[in-house]
Amino acid sequence: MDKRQHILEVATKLFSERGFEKTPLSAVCEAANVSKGLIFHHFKNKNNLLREIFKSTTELIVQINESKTNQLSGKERLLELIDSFFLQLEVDKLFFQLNLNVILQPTTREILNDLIEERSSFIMKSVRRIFNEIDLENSLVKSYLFIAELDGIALNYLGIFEDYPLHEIKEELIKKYN
Amino acid sequence: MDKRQHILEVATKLFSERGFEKTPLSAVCEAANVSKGLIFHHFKNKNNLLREIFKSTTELIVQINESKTNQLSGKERLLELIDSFFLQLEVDKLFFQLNLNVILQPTTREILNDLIEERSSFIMKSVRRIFNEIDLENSLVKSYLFIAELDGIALNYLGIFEDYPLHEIKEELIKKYN
Amino acid sequence: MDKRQHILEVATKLFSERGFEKTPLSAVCEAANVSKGLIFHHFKNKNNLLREIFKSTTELIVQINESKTNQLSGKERLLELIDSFFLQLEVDKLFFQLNLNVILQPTTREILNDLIEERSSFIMKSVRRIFNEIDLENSLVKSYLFIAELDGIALNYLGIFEDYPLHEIKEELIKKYN
Amino acid sequence: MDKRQHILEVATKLFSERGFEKTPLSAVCEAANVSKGLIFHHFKNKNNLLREIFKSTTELIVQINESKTNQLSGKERLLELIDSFFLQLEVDKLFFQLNLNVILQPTTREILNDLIEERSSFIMKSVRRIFNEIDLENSLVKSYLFIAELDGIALNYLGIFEDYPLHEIKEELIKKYN
DNA sequence: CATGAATGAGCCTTCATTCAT
DNA sequence: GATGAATGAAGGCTCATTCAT
Repeated sequence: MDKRQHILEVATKLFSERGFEKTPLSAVCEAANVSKGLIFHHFKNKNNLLREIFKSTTELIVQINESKTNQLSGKERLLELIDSFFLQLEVDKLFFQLNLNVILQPTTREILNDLIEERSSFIMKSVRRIFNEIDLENSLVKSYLFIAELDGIALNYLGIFEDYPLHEIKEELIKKYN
Repeated sequence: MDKRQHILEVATKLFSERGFEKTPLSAVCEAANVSKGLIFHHFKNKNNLLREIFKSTTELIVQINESKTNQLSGKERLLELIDSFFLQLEVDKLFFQLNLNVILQPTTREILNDLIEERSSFIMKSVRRIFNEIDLENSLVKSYLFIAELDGIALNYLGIFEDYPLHEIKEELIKKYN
Repeated sequence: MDKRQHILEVATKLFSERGFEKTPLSAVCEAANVSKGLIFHHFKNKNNLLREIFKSTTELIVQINESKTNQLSGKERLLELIDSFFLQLEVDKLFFQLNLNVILQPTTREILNDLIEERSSFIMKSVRRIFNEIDLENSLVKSYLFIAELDGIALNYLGIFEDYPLHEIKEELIKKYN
Repeated sequence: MDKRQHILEVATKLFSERGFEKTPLSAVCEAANVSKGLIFHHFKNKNNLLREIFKSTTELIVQINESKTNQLSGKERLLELIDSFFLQLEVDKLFFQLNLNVILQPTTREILNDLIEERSSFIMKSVRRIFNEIDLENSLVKSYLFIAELDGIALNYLGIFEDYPLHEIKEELIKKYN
């Protein structure tokens, strides 16, 4: 088994649950059953481990977007995007937790600055391409607003409201964009 | 001058800028020009200082909402709300920074659990009252979606996109809800 | 009500329960419902408060010993002493707890040095007087041994053995010295 | 050289001299010439360091008792026990100092609760075995009383009387139990 | 690749004490 | 007599990081 990969996975889980700053490397060691030295051997330092994690989640996002068959129309792809977003949000809450977390935290934000920019410009481009097809007028602002809606939903679902009516909201969103 | 209040203000500023976890009390002391002991004298511990800060920002939110003249129609009040939201977002970025931050961070989230719940239920009630007046059908979900939009905009503006076209987005939003 | 006296009593209780070093003055203040300033006003500092407590318990010991009617014979007075020792031990465990505690703790020992010496020489004199009457040969060593027995019993009863058979031990002691 | 062991020894010495609560870990570090971190690496925290010390002194006690050749009669073993007790008391005053200290101090007592119980039940068993051989009647109470005498002597010698006539008392004790 | 002993900087917190009122 | 704001020194503990093996 690839220990490097194993560390990566365990660290992702722990960082998501407890937050990056509040997860000591010692906790990662214990959970992954490896020595402290090995983490530094593979990742150089804690910040870099976080960067590696962030990179691999970006890759995931890219893959999902690229795999989409481009046979579909713009509206169809938009609906598919909404669908996979809500699916992912339910299946892997912690994934979003971590990502929102590190972006808002000034310290981690700094560590990941370039990677965040890279990822968000990719996402923007993807969404924009869809909106360009659907509705030429004002596609930029509408793309921004669409992304804001999704992010806001994730934020509210994860951090603010209990008993968030996720499904009703999804339905409403689909109605709106159809 | 009231030193307790002074500490509160200085701490709010620093926590917003650097994040709660990454702001040592020693930094607050230095900035506020008080001894460490005094903070504990007034606030018992660091967590409690955060709670006190969160409480006072909630109070601010409540005051803003209550002060609104209720002479206006639902739609007028909604537009006013949007307006004051964008105004606040520009004027006091750090205010939002801190609030999103502590909510997403698992550790601080726990510290503030009850206060967050209290505040968000207040906000929900306020928004809901407006939407009930405008459009009876599905007002709950629409309220959720509206809050998500605003939170998402703040999130994207603060943490994700550089050169965020805040004004265009505001215009688009106003168009949409008018 | 005499607040000075009240502080003295509350402090005695708390020091006994938690130990002198581990009882912050703030705890005394809270329990006695007085301000910090008042304690320093009356006792100058924490060490001195301890000295005042120790003095007053010495006075108690002296009083008990002096009050004994001197009409009795040596052996009778010895038995009476044993009796009142065991009585006191059961009634006021904390009294012994505190006294043994401060004597063994190097720091507190230093604070009370002169007072401890004073008290123990008084006790020695009292016991010696009794043993002199009973048995002239080797009364000094026997006095020491007798005191050691009592102190050892207190020590074992308080700090070491659970279910200490205090009454059987008392009987055995009486048998021995009769 | 084993640094863990070295820390243990240095800490034992310092805790004995100054008391556990009044010996900062920084003092141990300085005396042992190690970093603070190392203590926590090996012992997890200060309380646990104390436990480790207490455990190792218990082991010492056990070893001394077990090594005694069981060829001897009860009375011979009792005299030998007295002898080694007084020897130890003179040679290693601090050993007793620390042990009595931690038992009487409520805070440390709590930390060591289970270990104290374990040790004292071992001692009781050892003494009892001897007294059972010598004198069948009332061996339990007599064992308790014997232990009390020794503990009381240690207490008085260490903490109360200056110029304690240790040798005469030893002689008297031997006379008594012979 | 892998371990874990060792470091040191920094953090939160406690607490006796002072002093103005 | 009485209060409590304010201080500052000190302590226990955490944790990223280094390095010899």
